[in-house]
Amino acid sequence: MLELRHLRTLQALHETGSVSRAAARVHLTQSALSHQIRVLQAHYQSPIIQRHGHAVQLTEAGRRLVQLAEKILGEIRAAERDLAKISQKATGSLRIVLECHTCFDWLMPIMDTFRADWPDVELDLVSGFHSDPVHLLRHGAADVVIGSEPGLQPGIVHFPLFRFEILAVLAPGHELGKKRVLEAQDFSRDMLITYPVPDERIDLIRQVLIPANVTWQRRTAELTVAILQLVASRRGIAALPGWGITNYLDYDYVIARRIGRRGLWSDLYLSVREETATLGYLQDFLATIRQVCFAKLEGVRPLRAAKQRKK
Amino acid sequence: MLELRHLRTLQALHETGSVSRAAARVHLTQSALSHQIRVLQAHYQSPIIQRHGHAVQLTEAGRRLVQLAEKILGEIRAAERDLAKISQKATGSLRIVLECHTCFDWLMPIMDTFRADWPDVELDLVSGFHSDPVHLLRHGAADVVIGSEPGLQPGIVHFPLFRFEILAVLAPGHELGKKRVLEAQDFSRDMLITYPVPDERIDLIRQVLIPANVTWQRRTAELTVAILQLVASRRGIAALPGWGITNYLDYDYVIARRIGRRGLWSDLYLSVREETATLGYLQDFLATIRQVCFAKLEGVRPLRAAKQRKK
DNA sequence: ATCAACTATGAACACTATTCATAATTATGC
DNA sequence: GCATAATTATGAATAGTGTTCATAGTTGAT
Repeated sequence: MLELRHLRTLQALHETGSVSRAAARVHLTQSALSHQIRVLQAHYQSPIIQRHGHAVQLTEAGRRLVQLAEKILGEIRAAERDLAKISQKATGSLRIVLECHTCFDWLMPIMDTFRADWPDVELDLVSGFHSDPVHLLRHGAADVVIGSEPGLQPGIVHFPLFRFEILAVLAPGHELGKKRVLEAQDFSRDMLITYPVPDERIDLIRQVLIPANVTWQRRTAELTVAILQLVASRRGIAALPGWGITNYLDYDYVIARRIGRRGLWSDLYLSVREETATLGYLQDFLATIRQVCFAKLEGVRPLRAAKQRKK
Repeated sequence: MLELRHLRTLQALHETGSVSRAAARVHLTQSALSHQIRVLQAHYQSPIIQRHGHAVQLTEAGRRLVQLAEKILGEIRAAERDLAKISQKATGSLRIVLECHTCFDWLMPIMDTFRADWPDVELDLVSGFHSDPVHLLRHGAADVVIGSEPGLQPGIVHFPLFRFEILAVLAPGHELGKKRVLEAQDFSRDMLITYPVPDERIDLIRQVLIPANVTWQRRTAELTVAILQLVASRRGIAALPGWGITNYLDYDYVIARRIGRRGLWSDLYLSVREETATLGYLQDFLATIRQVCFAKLEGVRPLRAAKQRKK
């Protein structure tokens, strides 16, 4: 009666706090989840979620089921990891190229757990800037690229990771902070502080400033903390992923504003060579990223929602 | 891809060592399990069972999955117990009447775990012999009857527990031990040692001796160990459930023989009043009995094999 | 060697979770 | 406040697939 899909649904529901977002995460329609919840409540003769308007909150029964889900889904992952090790060799290498600097933040802890789970897989970061990272895949200089907007490349497989919002970051008290939403023109006055990468790799410039024909001034910094320091000390403004700055927002070190009416969103993909795609440890790496990022990162949304069909 | 049904199947497969017996236990056909196994092996690209003739043995991958099953199915049981406590009150009483004396052996440890799981349910054994135990249910003097062969009783619900074989028990070196299978006539010579209950409640007498028109001599003892002591000291022979004497067989304290070509089998049911049937703790009690007995008792088989439909 | 019991496999079926279409409810902007 | 957008609930239809059925192939016992 209770099935694994119910547990996955409950977990997603708990993490997203919304039926439709949860539905997107488990690659089903909102309707499907609604039915699932109804069936569960009928079966256990006890409400599982409680509505406060649109927001859902879990009841005691719901929380118990989520707790069960965490445990069980984790154990299944672990078992399937072991099975993968049994059916294929558990050695190899995963040299990762990061297009997105901020991604260091969430990737580091994931690399730690991965190393513990796959001691015989060499995990490395390919450092430095690369204009065409997929090239590195082709030539065997790297095994994984984490980045955005992949074109269709023969022999290369792209796995969607997630979609996240890029927010404008300002010093507290900055006069732009009076606006709820910043527009392209708002970026013409202040110095724009970015990572040291070409213009076209900066979403704000490519997707907002250039289309609006706005000019900008730019200076760079290597690390996220350095950028934030400059912003906080009023040397300029920045545009960073929402999940990268939540900590600083909580302490009012900086403030954040949406960029454009609908916000500026960016998609993250993981790309590998076809041969790499089926490896057990790669699949596990992928699953770990998704799980951890959806669970821990603020404002992260699933990509390729309900359209995709599982093979 | 992996579903709970697969784990239940694997567990049953592990406990029974046979596809068809496992199928009966999970209330599916042998064909269904065969398909399930095939799908699993294809999915994990690794054999899960290994055949030695008809006997199945689990591979490394299979054992890992069984280990997963034990953990997960246990956790689900625990969670559902908690949910039952949330949706309905967890207090009440379970006064049990045992028709079958030997059942003490497996019931005692189950009662212990049950008491830990449901501290507010009063669990008791109704002692003494009762000619019509269902009467006790009706009059509220008992809540549960564990026994055999229930007639259709209005207001009373019968849950099948399991089927087990009753074996003839002899002293080592007894001349009947030369035969592989004992027939009705073989019981006319020796003293028959039984529990102190009427003739018609002794399966051997009712189902074998009377139909064959064989006469017998009988003496009684209260406890299983007492009966076995008498048998071992050559005061007579007995007929007891296979699982009740495995320990003694292992130490060659007594020997056992099949009764009749097909063996003498007995069915065990749990009966309650209709109102009791839906209570959370009763369902849990039932589930615990099935789980423990199938896992721990030798030669126990499921009842009402593939015919029944789940609601 | 024959028979009984068990297992594997393809095709047909039956079940039911999911989607689709839509109404109802809630939030947000002007 | 009203209109619009977003979210959720619900019944009916669909589609996907797990189960059974029928049967052939194995294994083991007498």
